[in-house]
Amino acid sequence: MARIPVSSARERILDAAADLFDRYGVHAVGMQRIIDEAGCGKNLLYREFSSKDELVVAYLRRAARGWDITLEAARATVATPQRQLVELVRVVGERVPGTRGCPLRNTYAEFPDRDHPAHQVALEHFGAVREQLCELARQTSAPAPERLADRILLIINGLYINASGVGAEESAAIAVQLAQDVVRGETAAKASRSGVS
Amino acid sequence: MARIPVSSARERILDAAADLFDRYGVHAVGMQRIIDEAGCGKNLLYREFSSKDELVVAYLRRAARGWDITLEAARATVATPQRQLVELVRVVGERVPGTRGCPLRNTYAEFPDRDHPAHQVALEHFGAVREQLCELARQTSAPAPERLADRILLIINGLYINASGVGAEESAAIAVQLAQDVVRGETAAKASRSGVS
DNA sequence: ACGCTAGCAGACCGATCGGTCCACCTCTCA
DNA sequence: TGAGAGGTGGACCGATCGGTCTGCTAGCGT
Repeated sequence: MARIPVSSARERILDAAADLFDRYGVHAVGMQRIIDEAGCGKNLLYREFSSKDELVVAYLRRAARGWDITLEAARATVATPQRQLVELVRVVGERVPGTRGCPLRNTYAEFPDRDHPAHQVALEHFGAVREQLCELARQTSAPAPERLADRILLIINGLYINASGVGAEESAAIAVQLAQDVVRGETAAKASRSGVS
Repeated sequence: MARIPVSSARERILDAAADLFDRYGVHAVGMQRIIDEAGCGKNLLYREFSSKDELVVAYLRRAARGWDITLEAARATVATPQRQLVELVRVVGERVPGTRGCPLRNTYAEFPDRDHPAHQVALEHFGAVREQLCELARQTSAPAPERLADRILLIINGLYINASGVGAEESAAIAVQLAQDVVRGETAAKASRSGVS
């Protein structure tokens, strides 16, 4: 068998694990299955990741990094912060069909224990996303940027759940439309009846 | 030990299981723990529920029934279908703090296998909810009732995820506000720029 | 050409899983 | 009061879990 550079081993294992976790869930996938899929020995896997928990954390961190990249791409693709918020929803809706939704949110649901590292990584990510959305919203003319950010977050979260069932494409379209309306409504000069706070 | 009427045994076990499933997730809870919590023998449990899967399904069906009751209550509490849609969001937001979110949605995330009965029950419920919301939306003056229903569903789903982390109360307020705005916007005479369909 | 090392394969471990079965106890009713 | 139904507690089963350890093979550098 061809000698593969050591540095790639970690990524190869992580690829296999991510694919299986995404498809079947973390609990449902045993380490042996990951090993089989990655085509490596147990030794190598446990040298790179000292436990399953550590592997799961690495999986989640990579997913979180993926989100950050998505955000950066949205910022680069579209000019105004208003459109960037909508673009984020659009990209999520574009990617979610055919998947089980968001790895972080799914794994979070699988590990309710507050002390579990996977739970903590997910929570940390959710906080970061909210902060990113707030930052974007503050760059708009919205009088209540945090409310705008929370509304977009609500839409994104809803989209992730909605799309994991049937009708992913329709859900995506609905979410993007709603995001457009929300951004337009929130950045309109007049304060909405719902109040500024 | 006092003889407890047999008919209540099933409910007692289901109560214990639901409490544990809600708090720790289905995978994380073993049958022995449910038995300990319910204070019954293994025999009785396996007579009422022939397998863990069956117990999980019963747990989900009861949660789905709970939703139906909530819907009925919202219909009884508030007069117009517009306010009923908002009321639904309000009640969900009111109940979700301190919980891990929606049992059906969480368990759905835990059982991605399409063939698993728990997965099917959850999917069935999601479809029913969407249909209920559509029916409510059709009773409003909204020119695109299905879009209204999908938007409310998006908000409810987003709320369930949002609130399972930190800041449940704030998320609830955000969701209710957004639901109000959405209902108002969708039932306004003029068609939104987003188009009717 | 040969030793060294990295990595695959798999035996093995204790713990725990869902599920079955049996012994004993307790309450009911004749 | 004694037989029997119903239920608890726990031993027990095979399978599988995460994780460790030991060969053995294949490729490299000298």
